[in-house]
Amino acid sequence: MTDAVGAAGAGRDPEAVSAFVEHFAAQLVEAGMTRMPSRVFAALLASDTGTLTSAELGEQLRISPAAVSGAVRYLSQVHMVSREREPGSRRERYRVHSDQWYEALTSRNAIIKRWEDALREGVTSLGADTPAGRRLAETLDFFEFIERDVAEMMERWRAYRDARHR
Amino acid sequence: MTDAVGAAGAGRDPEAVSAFVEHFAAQLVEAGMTRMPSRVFAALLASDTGTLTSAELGEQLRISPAAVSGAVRYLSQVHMVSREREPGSRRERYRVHSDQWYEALTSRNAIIKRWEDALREGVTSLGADTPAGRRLAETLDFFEFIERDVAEMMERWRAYRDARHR
DNA sequence: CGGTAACTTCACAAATTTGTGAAGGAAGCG
DNA sequence: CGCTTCCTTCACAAATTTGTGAAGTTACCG
Repeated sequence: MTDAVGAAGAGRDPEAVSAFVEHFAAQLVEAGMTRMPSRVFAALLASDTGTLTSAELGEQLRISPAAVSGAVRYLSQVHMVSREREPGSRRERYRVHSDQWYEALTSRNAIIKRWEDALREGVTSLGADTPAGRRLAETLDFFEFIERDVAEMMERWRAYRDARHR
Repeated sequence: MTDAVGAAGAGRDPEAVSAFVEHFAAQLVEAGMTRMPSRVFAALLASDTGTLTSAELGEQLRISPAAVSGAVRYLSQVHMVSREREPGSRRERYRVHSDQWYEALTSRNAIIKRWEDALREGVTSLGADTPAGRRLAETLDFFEFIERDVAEMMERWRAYRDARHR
């Protein structure tokens, strides 16, 4: 009955794990993330320890080591996953740290910062007193507001979670 | 001195407009939006009235009517732009309504809703009492929290803007 | 009620992106 | 100190995505 998968997400029902992984990954893809990073991330999220090695990921997702490498490089660039060297082995472990991944969502505001820069530039070059300039300025306002507020929101979340956890 | 461009974003310095449009569009692209919708959106944002016709967009951005059509279809699907039929003409007007576009950002929570569904499913199928299940449950918590809070944030924004505008 | 202006849809060509196989390092282990 | 194991990087083939020209549709206008 039990199959030979030994590694990765086994021990639990590998089919159920895979179903979740693929379904959740699909949602991430639809939100604009590329496929391999999405799948790798979902697999980590669904793992028991929150960590998997490159080999385990490759086996579970049926992808080449190169694909794992590429996906992980992307994920760690955007801080959704961190890499750990497992001492006494040349295996590398990839971990999804829940907190880290929330912050990553937030850190989309690196992007927002650049939007703001572009908008500021537009306000200046089109003229702050033109209709278009005013529209850009209001949009800029909105982003500046959002930015401040998101930081506060994250604090509220931590407070909420801590209260809940106790 | 004045050039012949007559339409679209002329009247103002067309070069400055174009510079902003392309620069801002590039930022949107980098955030994951496809190129044509990004450019069309930026052009509308930088227009004086906040509206442009299909022909004006095509001329200003140097793209075919088909490309305009495709971009606009996408933008109105995600509610970043609305279409208006200009009475007494077969011209169609596309408008960026500032408020609407803020809401669109927010309405990314249609996406979040689906993430939540996938997570809920995962919690159930992996077992709420397993380590992985617990991780998924916490992530789900986070999104549910965010969702509530974003709504409030938008209200705060409106209040802030109104206070500021007066 | 025909003509024509404006947008849309369709099928395809071009460009970009994705994932693979193979070769190339690090790093533990004997 | 060389061997082996595991991961990464590189160049390329496949697949997907993008934007275009051309034909089609709708609706104003005379």
